[in-house]
Amino acid sequence: MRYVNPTPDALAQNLVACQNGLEIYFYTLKPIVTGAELLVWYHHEFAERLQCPLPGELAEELEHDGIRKSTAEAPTTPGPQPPPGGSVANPNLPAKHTQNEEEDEGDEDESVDVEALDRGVPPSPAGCRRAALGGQLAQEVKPWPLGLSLFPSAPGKEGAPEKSSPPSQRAASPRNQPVLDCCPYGPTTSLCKELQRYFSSRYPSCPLYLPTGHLPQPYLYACGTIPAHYPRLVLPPHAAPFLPAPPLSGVGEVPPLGLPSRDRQVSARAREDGTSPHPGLYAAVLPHGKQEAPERWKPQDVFISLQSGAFSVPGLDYRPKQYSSPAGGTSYTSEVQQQKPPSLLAHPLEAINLSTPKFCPPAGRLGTTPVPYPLKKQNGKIKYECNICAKSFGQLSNLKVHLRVHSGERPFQCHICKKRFTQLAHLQKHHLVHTGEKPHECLVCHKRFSSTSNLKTHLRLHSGERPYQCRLCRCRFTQYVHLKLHKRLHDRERPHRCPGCPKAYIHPVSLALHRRGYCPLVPGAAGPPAQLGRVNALIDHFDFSLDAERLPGEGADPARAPGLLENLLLRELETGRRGQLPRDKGPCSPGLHKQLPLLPLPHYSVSVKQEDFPLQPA
DNA sequence: CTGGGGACGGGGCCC
DNA sequence: AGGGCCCCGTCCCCA
Repeated sequence: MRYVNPTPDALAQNLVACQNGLEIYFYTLKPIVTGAELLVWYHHEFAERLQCPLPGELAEELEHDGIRKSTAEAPTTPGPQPPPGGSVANPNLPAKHTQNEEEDEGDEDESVDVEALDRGVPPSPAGCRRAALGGQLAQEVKPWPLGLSLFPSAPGKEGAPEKSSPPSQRAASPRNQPVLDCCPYGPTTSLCKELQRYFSSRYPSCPLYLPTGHLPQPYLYACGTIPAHYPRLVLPPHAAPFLPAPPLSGVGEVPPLGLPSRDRQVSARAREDGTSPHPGLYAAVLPHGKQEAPERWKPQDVFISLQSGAFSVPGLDYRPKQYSSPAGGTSYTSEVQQQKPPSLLAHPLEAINLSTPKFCPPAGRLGTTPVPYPLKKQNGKIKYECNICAKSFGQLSNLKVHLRVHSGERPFQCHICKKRFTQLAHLQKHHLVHTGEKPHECLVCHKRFSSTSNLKTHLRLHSGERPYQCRLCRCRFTQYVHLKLHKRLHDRERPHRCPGCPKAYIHPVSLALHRRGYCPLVPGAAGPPAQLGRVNALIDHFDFSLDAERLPGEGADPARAPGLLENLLLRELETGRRGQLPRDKGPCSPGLHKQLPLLPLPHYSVSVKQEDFPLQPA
């Protein structure tokens, strides 16, 4: 705080601060270019705690007026200029809220720390959004989650807030009425008009600034519920069931970091119409895998000060990184570089709210900051769970690395081919491509490989291990991809397709079996999904069996299906007891497989992996 | 179509 | 917390 000056000037403001317990959080309102001074706007409550009333009084006034009431008489006195040295102390103003009050407020909500939002919500969700929100302002606010009004509003705060200036000083100047064409709630909503009135009265000489579309979402989530650097990422299942922000308009908006606006719109649609398969979870629009989202961003577009585990901005402050060559063990100044944006904050983690667990009670509430990552206890060990995909990790650092999968952040770039990687180790491995180095040697044939993984695959050729087995024809493969390709053959050979699901069969009687209550996508299927899967696997076996071959073709009587299935199940049980395979036929003959010379190798624990069956010994 | 290899991503674990 | 190493899985390419 000592290094961040407050500002009453809404134009200059680029940060919002809010306090939650002992934590102070900063939210960026707009892109902050390198070298720009951080100027913070204090939420009214926080400002009062600091005894420094600032433009956050807007919220107070609007709230006090029930938001419906016209605020033409809004005060015109801006907050005091920050005293030199960054101190904001004002001994003339008493603090209004106590910590106990805040805790009480937090207790009023069972599932989400609304209080955190109340404290931290800036004057606008910061976006050029036009939501289809009409009617009275109270109704306009309603769509916001769990009583999350646009402005800070906590239960029990109905008491009249202090007016910083007498009404006589609050006359608005119509001449200076700004044009609010970028109001997040639509330029014609009453809330928008309130904003216009307020800003014109407070700052008649300043054009109206409403934070533009940068990073709008964090304001809409409880502090810490969703890390601020995941502006469009979704609520975890454990979080409040409120809806995220309405979608941004296409005009003048800055898409969230690394996330294509197209996807966000999809996400927004899913949020709006509730079509997401997971309430509160919109994983379908997350930037997974090969989406090279960060490339869409340029340094001048936006700057987020992060060190790790979150978005970073490509092209900023590339610094050569020293690390040891994985093969030679010598240290060299790599041609690969890791990007690390220069930090504008003393502690960037404060800004991205990846706070340490010590401030995040596992309960997720207690009237304090909810955890940005849920903590679970499994077998007495703390697990850190990903808010996005619910994967859990034993170490927080693992989770942070994992979060890059969702954020699209690839901090490690190869200087030669410009490819980016999520982990340094991946980059190091990749570097072998350019050097041609193959540090891993097969002790049998002395062939060399760049990765242990590939060496291990290769060793299967010598050991004879074929862990991937087709469950239909029992063909085995050394690589899973080969099994997958092989399975296509079976698909092509099965002309009798179920209209209700993707299953297809060689014989019509098999399809008839499947259709008699075992299609998992048909309502009224005979059993839970697991059981259906088992039965359908048996039908697959049957389809490839000689029994199916002997049955009549198109004229197969579906009425025989239940009996056939019973026989099939019985036979399966018998063969299972005998440890024998069913009498299958298949397109592949084991004799066709090339027999490699089997050389003595260290003991292998060989397993056979089948798609639907548990692992079996080879 | 099968088989083999190259490259890469993700995650666990240790330091 | 971050780096390093290792392993597994997957995709792609090519013979």
